[in-house]
Amino acid sequence: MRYPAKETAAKHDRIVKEASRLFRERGFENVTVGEVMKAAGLTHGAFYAHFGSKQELQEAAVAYGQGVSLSRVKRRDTKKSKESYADRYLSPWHRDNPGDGCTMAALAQEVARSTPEIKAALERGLEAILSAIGGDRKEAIFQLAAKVGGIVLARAVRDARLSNEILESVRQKLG
Amino acid sequence: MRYPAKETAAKHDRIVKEASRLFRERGFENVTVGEVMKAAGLTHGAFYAHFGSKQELQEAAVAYGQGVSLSRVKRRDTKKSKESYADRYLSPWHRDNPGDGCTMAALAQEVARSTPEIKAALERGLEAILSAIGGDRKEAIFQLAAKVGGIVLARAVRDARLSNEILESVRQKLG
DNA sequence: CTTATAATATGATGATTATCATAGATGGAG
DNA sequence: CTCCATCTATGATAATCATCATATTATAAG
Repeated sequence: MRYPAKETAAKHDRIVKEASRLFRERGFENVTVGEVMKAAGLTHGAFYAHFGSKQELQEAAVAYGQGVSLSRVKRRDTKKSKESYADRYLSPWHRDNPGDGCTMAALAQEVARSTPEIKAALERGLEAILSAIGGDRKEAIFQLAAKVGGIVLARAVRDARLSNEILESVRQKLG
Repeated sequence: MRYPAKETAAKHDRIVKEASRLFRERGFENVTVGEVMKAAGLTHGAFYAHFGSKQELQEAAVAYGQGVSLSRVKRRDTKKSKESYADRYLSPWHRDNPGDGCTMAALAQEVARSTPEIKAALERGLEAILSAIGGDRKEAIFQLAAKVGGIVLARAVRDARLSNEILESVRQKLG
């Protein structure tokens, strides 16, 4: 490496971070390489000095997003708030801010149609999250599925009242 | 109407049906108008005699898909098989055949980023399905969320063993 | 300082695709 | 049988975008 003024690595991270946010907000297909680079403060041409393709970026973005989720799961008990982790996950705030939310809840369906590498990135994060949750593994999987399904459905309906009802129902039955 | 030799309406339905299947298999963005028309046995130019835009087609396709799901829910008890509805929903077959499966499990995340009309189409279907299920509404919502989340996650991971484990866990905890 | 090399910017390229324009075909109405 | 509104097919159009080519810049190493 000839250039790495430490800035380079930071730029790489910024690209991944912005990509992760934009992808969660609008999906892989609706975000262009140029937009990601602009969000990272660079021009589109510089992209290929960092990644071989948009797919590689998607992979890195999913891995990054899953890492964020993992750290949130790990922190779930230290939080002082009386709100449980499930309450926060199934909150209107999470529903309305996918860009700062769970990667699986935002991108799992697109990941399902993506390359094995991208699915593997999601999977590694999922396994790590399940480990962090601990306890009965089947129960952890079940609760995660219910939470993801709850947010996904709450985001996909038009009526705010119904959307809230979905969040509340899942919260209540899980709690 | 000058033309409607009954064939026209049938063609319209075929377009919607094929679009619904293709969208569920590959997502809105990864299916072209031309592909849908070819699947319906027509050329791309004829499309705009049937729909004003691709978005209108998406709306019709979601509505159609939700209708199919509704009829399956209604039929869930008449089925002779010892397999429960949840078992069928959370089966490897459903996971591996999104084109013939639940529209919400295949497209909800894309719908979430779509127009209010498309979200409304999904919502109407969801309400109808909840009515058809009957019983405690909150419980019905919860179980649906868990099922949708289960399929979505099972489709988004790379490892077949983990994918099966997800299906099985949700099935077991729901049953 | 100088130089080799990694990063960046600017500007193609080429493919894809929704949508439109035009013209031809079809069959119900009279 | 004839007519014309409706469908359909073929062929633009125009925009969007991932990726590449080239030239320029910055810095780590000597």
